[in-house]
Amino acid sequence: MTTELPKTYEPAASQSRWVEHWLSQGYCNADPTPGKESHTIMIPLPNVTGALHMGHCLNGTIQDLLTRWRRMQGREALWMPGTDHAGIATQAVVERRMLEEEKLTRHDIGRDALVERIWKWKDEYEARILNQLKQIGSSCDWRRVRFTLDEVCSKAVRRTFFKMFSDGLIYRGKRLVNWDTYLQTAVADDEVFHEDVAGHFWTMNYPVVDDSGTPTGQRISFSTTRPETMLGDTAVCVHPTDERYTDLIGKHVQIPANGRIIPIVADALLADKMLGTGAVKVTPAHDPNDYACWSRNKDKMSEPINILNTDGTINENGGEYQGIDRFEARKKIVAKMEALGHLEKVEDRVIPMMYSDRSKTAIEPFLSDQWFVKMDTLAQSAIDAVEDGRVRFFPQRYAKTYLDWLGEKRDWCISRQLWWGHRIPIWSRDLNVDAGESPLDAACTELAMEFGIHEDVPATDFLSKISGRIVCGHEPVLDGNGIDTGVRRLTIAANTALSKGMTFVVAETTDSSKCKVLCCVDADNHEAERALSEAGFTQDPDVLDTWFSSALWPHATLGWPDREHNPPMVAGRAVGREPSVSSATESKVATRRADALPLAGDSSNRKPQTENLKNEVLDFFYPGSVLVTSRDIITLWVARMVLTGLYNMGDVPFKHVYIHPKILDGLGQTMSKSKGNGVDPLELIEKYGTDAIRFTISSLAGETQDVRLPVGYECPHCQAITPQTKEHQEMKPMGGATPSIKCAKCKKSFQFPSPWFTPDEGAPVARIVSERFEYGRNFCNKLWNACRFAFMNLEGYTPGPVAESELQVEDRWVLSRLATTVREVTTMLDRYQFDQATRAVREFTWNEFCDWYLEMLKPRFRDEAARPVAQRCLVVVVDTLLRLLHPFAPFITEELWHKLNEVAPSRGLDGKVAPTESVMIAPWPEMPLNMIDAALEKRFERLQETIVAVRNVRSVYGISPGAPLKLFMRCAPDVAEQLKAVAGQFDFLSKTMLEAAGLDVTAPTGSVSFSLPDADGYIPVGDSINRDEVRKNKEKEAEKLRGFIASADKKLQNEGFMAKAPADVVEGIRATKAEQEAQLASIERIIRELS
RNA sequence: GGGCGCUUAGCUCAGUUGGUUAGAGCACCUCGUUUACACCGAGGGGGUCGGGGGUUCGAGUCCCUCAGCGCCCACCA
Repeated sequence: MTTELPKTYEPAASQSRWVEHWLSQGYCNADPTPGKESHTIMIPLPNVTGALHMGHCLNGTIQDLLTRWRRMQGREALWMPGTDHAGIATQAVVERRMLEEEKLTRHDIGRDALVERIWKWKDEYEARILNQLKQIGSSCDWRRVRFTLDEVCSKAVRRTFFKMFSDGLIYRGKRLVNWDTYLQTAVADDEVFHEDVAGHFWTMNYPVVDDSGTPTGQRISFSTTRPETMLGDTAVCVHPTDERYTDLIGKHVQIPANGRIIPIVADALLADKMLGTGAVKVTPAHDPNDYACWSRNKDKMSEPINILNTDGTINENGGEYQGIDRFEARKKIVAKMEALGHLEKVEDRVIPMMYSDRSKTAIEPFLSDQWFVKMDTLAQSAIDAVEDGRVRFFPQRYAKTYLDWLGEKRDWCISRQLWWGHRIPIWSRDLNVDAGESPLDAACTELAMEFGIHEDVPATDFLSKISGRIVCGHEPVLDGNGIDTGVRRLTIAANTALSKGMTFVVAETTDSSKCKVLCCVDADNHEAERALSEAGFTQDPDVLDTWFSSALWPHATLGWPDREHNPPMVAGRAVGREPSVSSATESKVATRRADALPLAGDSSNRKPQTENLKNEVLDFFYPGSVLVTSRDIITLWVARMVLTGLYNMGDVPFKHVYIHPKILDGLGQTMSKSKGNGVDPLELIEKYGTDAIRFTISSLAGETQDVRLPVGYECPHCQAITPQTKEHQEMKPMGGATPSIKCAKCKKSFQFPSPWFTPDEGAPVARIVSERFEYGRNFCNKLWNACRFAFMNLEGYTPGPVAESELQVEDRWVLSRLATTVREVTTMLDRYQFDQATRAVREFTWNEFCDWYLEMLKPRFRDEAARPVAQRCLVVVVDTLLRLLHPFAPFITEELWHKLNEVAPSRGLDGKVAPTESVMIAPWPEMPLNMIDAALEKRFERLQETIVAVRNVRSVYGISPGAPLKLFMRCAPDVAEQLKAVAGQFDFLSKTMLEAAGLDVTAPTGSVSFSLPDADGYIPVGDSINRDEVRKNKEKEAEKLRGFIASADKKLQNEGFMAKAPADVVEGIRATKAEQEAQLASIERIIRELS
């Protein structure tokens, strides 16, 4: 019945077998279970932009470790998986590829077709990402996979937006964005790059005019690199204390290019007396700083004037320049200014320019309408949650990042000019306003008519459903600074389902004959949407910031806002329509989603899902237990999850936030594909095995900031590893030849992956690996072989109770150590100190269980009488150890657990424990505290020290390990008794017979010796030893001891120390010193004997 | 510019509230094919804790300062 294991652990087969098994058994599933405590972790949803990297691997490993641990502790542990649509990033990769491969922009193919392409991309990468997660052993509840654009999450987004809008938390405002005129899209800050280019610096002037617009003859000079923006100038700005201009402040100038008259304002932040002429033109619609200046001086200057069309040509505000490209307009304006005599000089100058990463064209700052969330109260609620401890950060210092950022309470711009994402659920329409009428009244009248209150207006389907009336509220909508946005909120006093799901606001426009009516529609109010479009309303083309949906992740994934049904499972169920992407793609989306995820384990509805009028899943699993993430999204994501959780659920989304380190390469840079230093987790898994990766990673996950992971290229010919250097990362094809590296070992050349080139077809390519993972691989191998040894020796195992009296010293010792380790590991995991937990468990396994306990069991296995107890104890230790290690190394422990179940189907110190079918669902080890025996551990240490000392003697004197030795120990009677009790171990572990032990023992002639704190040992070695050599060694030891003693004396004679140091410290030093003195005395005696 | 953090053995990192003369893994040196493991075993060498100053009876650990590195945010008219 004994199973002989292979000599080496082979991870690949084991991994795929157990992934399948766990899924088919439904072990990863979590369902509301009354009476059980929940443990919930929401995955930091990976972007569907690309495959996972080492950072995700670290992140996932820790979450799985926690989930498996808590599950074993008896919690109903849910790890919620899913992915993020990642608006900008995903649309950008798809658009970029389209541009490169087909020379098409999104405008060429249209919204629906683009979205369709992105869905394809998403399907591909989502599948890949979920597979990667499974490969690292993630025990997510795969039935519950969510995607931020799926039906459940979309509904949460819609409801939240509607709630916020109706509560007056969402308002429309202006913001400058980076505009790509080629792709006609706003691009994110990290999608622009800066480059210095040769350009010009023009100095020009504007004539000062009096109140009637007549030139006074004065002129004010300024310099600019973008003369065309003068079409949108709304002021000239000087420093308030600049004496050259103080008398001009408040006066006006005329822009010669278009005749417009603008004020001269003073602003200390914008104007710099030391730069240029000290005066600057102000173009708030096309420059961030000018925009800031306007927002500080709104009373002194007009609204920003946008002069650009989305394609970069001048718009109607540019007068005669309308329709001309901005660069062409620049030339014409310079020419005109020169002709009019307002150009003073032109200098050549290097200009810092911003370019779009995607189209490589110049970026224009572009003022656009955006939606914002007011942050004041929301941010405050999230601040309170951390300050009063409802949410705790580990390590604690990260709370500062969170609090500082929230403290600014900057309003959150949530609209994005993209097509991939949750479309903003706002419909709008212009209304005419009669002269003399207020826009508000106009809107009310108009809407009242359209809502069918007047019989003479034909009622549409939509309108006929409204039975109530419009109440004209005068509620101004304020922005985050409390400033009136010029928008009025209307409330409809109606109780129909339809009207409940709609909120109207009326916005004034610059055109006094018009106003804009906006309507926000709640989730699922499809009739309202239809009715609105029939009534001539159009939906806002923009989509929401990705973070808006990911902010809802903790409760959206659990089905909020539906409180009457559990959220739908993915597996085996066709998910309904997915709203708010794009109407044309919706039906396709629904079907594709269902077959995109034929997840394994769908037969695994272990616990039947009850249907009643409660969302039990949400009730049971919210709030979550811990969020595991990296520090760079504390503000973008963590803070926002807390505030939306509080806003929607009235409770925080998680109690703990564990911030883990970042993974860097050997040079201290963050890893990324674009740097060529990234490592693919799957390649590493293939090379070292999942458990090795996980074990190494968790050993690195402490409270330190960053973890360096030096990487190297694995030679495709001989597998030798060449460490990666900066030069390798920067190597580019020179003169057409693809770069290659010559292997130092086999001298052959190989190519390697790089962001700068593609390796030649068919050429041998190195993979990027990291030797650091040998740590985990070696550990797994050690564990494997320890268990292999155990199984080999469990032949004839019989379960049965082990009496206290039957336990040998080493049994009690190993149980004591194991109990201590279990306690330590549990404590460390509680504190999220994964590195310490990993070290503790490794140290026990390798340095105690393998190095000592297994060795000491060997003779007992040869002794028929001693064998059964030894076997039973060994089984207890292996059983416990596998459970303890399982969260760290799930696959190998599962493999070994099943073998152990074959060999020892019944176990425990009472012999009656029936193991669980899988270690994954076995209980987390708990060992009785009274198993920990400090005194015993201390005695055992003496045995270890003695054996080490004997080995040392062999090594130092060159005595072969096989040569039998005799050992004489001079020590107190009680110590002697203990030594005699383990005499067999001396024989076995160091081929040494304990000849005598006691106070009367003296050094035999021709012996070498060693000193322990409470004993001296002598080993006769005849005349073969070099007495001088030995004496020199002993002198060295004595010197060291004298140093210790001298330092102790110094302390004990120090009055300050004696007066102020605590008693136990003083006592400790005294005791140690006494031991050292005794040891020194015996060494000195030995030295005398040698002389 | 603001904030956070890092600098300990050749390399990658530990080092709890300051308390005996600082630890681990890898690498290195010596020895070893003992029937679990050479992805191994036994033994060994190697750091005074980035520099300087301070507090203290006592500092890798606290404070100040200088230098280098990393990250986040803001800014770069």
